[in-house]
Amino acid sequence: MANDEKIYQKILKAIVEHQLPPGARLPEDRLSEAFGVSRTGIRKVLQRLALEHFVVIARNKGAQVNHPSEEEALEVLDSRILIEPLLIAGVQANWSSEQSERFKDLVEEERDAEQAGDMAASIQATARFHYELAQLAGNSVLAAFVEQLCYRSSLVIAAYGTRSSVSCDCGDHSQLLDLLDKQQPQQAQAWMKHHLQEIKASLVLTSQEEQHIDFQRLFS
Amino acid sequence: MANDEKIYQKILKAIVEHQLPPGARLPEDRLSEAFGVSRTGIRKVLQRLALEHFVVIARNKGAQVNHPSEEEALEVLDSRILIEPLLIAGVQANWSSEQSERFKDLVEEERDAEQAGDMAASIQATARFHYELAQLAGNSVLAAFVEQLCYRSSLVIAAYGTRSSVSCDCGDHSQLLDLLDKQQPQQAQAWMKHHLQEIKASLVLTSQEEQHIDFQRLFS
DNA sequence: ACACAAATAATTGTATACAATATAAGTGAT
DNA sequence: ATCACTTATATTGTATACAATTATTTGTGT
Repeated sequence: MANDEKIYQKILKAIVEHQLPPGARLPEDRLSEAFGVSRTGIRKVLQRLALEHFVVIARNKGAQVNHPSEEEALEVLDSRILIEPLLIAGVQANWSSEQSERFKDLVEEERDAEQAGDMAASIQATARFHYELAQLAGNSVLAAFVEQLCYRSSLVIAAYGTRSSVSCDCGDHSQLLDLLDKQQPQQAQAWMKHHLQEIKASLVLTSQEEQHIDFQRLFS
Repeated sequence: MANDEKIYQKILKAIVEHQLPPGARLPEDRLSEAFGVSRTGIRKVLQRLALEHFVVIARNKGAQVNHPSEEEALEVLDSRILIEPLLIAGVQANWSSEQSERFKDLVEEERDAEQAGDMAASIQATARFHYELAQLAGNSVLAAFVEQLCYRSSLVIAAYGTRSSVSCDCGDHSQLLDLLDKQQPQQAQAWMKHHLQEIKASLVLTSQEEQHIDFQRLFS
């Protein structure tokens, strides 16, 4: 893999896994010395992350991890609610016992990570489940979009999520696998929609950080 | 607008309007002297265009306008067929007489461009119709994706399109406006799906350029 | 101690220089 | 004339230097 790509992956990973929280600054020279390359390579990576909405770059002020607005947060989840259930039909068409095994392994990974309390691994595994499922639908253009939406969701959860957002207690991904095994695409589709709506509902959109705090009222 | 952004827009416009055909090389030197900036700024723009699949960059070989594979071509259209009809519900909800007027103007532009034989303007107007409609649905994340898909469609048509692809003779966009005016979202949705399927069907996917020519067979 | 102004430091924007790589041209042998 | 091989040219990859801008600190006066 190209060097740029590795740096990109590492920074993205740090953002998605909530190591770099929304709002964190990303100065070019710190990153360049951390990765042992010149600012040129870092800038390239930051530009890309900005296009994909993981960081925001303000002119002459540099990059920081994006803190999605409430509007953006809802739109990302709504997009997934619209698209991912639609892909289930294609997934069911390509479903096989090998796929079933593959995804059971992924669910296992999720469980292990959650039990070990490894939130980073848990986030990664959960996102992977969704976008690898999307890939199965057979349209790589849509799958790439869903992959981005999954990662953006991780950022949204970093900003507005609760514990139940990351490891949603609305039930397990294995329920979906059961429905696919039983060849019930309608119910699988409904499950996916419900699942994503639960995640959306778990967001707390009245973030204290963003809204202005009126100390006058607070201490009067 | 930032200078980078202007350069980006100009190159993208040239690609989308078929001034720069698929496969055309984009050497950094030529572009930098053409736009009067250093290669640094050009590289930034090319990287972005590559991420958005309008150009492909091969290491140490530089950038050229993407020549979408048949697979990519179909997937782009299929994505639109899946998503754009779904957005009609939201469009109908936000539909008003002002919107109706606005889009009638756009259709007028399309007609003028086509009558004048100005293919570039025709392509732009047609794409604008689709993605401004998508914006009306109220989800800017999805709208941005649809916008990209519209532009990618222009590139697909440059590679595989016929005359009927660009100014599709399957009827006018004004038919859709009528259905929205009459508050018939179901039929509007069906119309949109059919419309996009017609465009997909107009593609000619057996391009002589791509497929390997067997001279042995040809001249034996 | 506070507000305001000036100077300094830190950071990004852009251009350029040099190295690495790929393409093209040239040379000579068969 | 064609092929292999070498040399030259063109193009991209990466680092660095300097300019422009912003942020922070320092100093001064009230």
